[in-house]
Amino acid sequence: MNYWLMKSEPDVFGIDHLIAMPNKTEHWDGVRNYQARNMMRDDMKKGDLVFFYHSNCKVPGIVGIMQVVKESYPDFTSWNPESKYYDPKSTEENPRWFMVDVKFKRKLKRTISLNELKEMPGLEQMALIRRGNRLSIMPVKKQEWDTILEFE
DNA sequence: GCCAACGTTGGC
DNA sequence: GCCAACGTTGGC
Repeated sequence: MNYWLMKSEPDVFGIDHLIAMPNKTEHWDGVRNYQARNMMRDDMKKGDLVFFYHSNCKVPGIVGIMQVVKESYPDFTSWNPESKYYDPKSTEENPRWFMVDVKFKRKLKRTISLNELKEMPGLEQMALIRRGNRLSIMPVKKQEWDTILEFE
């Protein structure tokens, strides 16, 4: 099993939005970065656990845990001209973008902020805390996952 | 709201 | 195929 971290802006789609979805499950649409897409499409497997990270907000950090419940399939928002994620180069016959379904598992007892993550020993290699990194989906090593949860 | 860092686009 | 210009991300 693999571990991941996925970013979302709480104002757009935060963890409470996920909880409010039917079956607390939603498709993770709108990923428009090739590196992130490739990981989601090729490496994300059913059952994998994912940190839900709130970005672009007052206190950026990890707020909860979710689980991959459906492996990658075409992101249909890319075909919809009405969608803000519309990409005319992506078609049903030849989809360019993919998504997975994730299900809410639990909230952390408290937010583990980016500031704290930067201070934790053993996370130095995480892309998240490296300056200027903009990946919205990134792998987390088991050891990093465990380290972070010890601080919950 | 600012702006550094980064990815993408498109002219050449 | 290079690279300048541009758009986006996301911390602060």
